[in-house]
Amino acid sequence: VIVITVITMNPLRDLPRRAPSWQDVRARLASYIAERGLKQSRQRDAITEVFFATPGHVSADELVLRVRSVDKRVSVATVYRTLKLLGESGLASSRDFGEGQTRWESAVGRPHHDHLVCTQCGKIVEFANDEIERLQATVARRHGFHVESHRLELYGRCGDCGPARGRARDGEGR
Amino acid sequence: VIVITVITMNPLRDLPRRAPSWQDVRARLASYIAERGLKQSRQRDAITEVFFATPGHVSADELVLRVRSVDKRVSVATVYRTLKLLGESGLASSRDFGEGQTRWESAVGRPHHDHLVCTQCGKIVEFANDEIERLQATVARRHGFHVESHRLELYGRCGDCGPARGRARDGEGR
DNA sequence: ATTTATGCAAAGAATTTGCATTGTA
DNA sequence: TACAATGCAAATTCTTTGCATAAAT
Repeated sequence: VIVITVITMNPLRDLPRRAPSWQDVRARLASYIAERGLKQSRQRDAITEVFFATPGHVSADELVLRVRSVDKRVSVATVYRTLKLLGESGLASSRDFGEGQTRWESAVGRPHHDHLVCTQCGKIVEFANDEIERLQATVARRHGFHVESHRLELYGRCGDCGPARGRARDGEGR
Repeated sequence: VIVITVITMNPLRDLPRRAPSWQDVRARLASYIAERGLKQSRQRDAITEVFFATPGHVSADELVLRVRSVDKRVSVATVYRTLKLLGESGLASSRDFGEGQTRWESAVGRPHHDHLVCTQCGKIVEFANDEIERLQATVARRHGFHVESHRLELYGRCGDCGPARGRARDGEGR
């Protein structure tokens, strides 16, 4: 599946378009590492640099390929370990679009947002909608919950792929 | 993790409370099977009966245990195959709450709904909110998408578990 | 030096599948 | 009797881990 991330204008609230600053990322990761007595390494640097240079939503698998095109000497395990580290440091966040693998994206300079996923071509469009967020909080409160996080994904056909030919499949609830 | 499903009153729209009719389920499955030239079997019947007698959200694993308490001679593979069949027939639907395994619930007499998941005790509360649904459709349309399905899960602490002691973890975006 | 990071291969966990055999219509 | 369903174990897929070794502070 080809996954393309498109950040589009959102009439309700534009997602910031400024690219994550590599300087900023590097500094934040360095301090995170220093604070915990961890160590830097060639692999960590390479993986991090490639990750933040990659737009959209990458899987560990894809990241391994990309990193190796730059530095052959990086193992799969280290990529997994580094992604985990980036997640813990708050620099990256993971998503599961139900493909059976986890996808990662930069969390630097990127406030919360949700996703529209094209079931035909795999395109992923990000969006943010304060009104939906507000309603979610209201619903949760009504049930005595205090929401810590949520996940919202809309699956359907994007403009380019047009309407489904057959009827929408059912069964798999979503 | 103990998962308890609680169907609560929803001020915006009550979820129907009528239990799925076993007669109805049996008939619908039978016709689905007949239409496709498939065959019934002791295992299929047992799994289906136990599944629809189980409230809430079961994993394949849990279902295997339950079915085996009634009939030892049911394999894991058959449970997986039967759940898949129930999904295809529209009688059951699957959900992934990010636990690394798929959970299934009856889709008979149960219109679309979303879930609130307690990150502490695992309790799952269902809810439906037309306004959120409407906004989702609006957002999608705005991006040229035609929504076929969606998934919305709110994660947080339920009333019984109270607020988190530490600070909410970050990194793992949701 | 001390402690963390890495590579590799083995281990896991959930789910699927090939195939000989059993069961159903 | 034909063809679908089952059991079982092997295979898959994604991810994690144990451990000896390399590297960083």
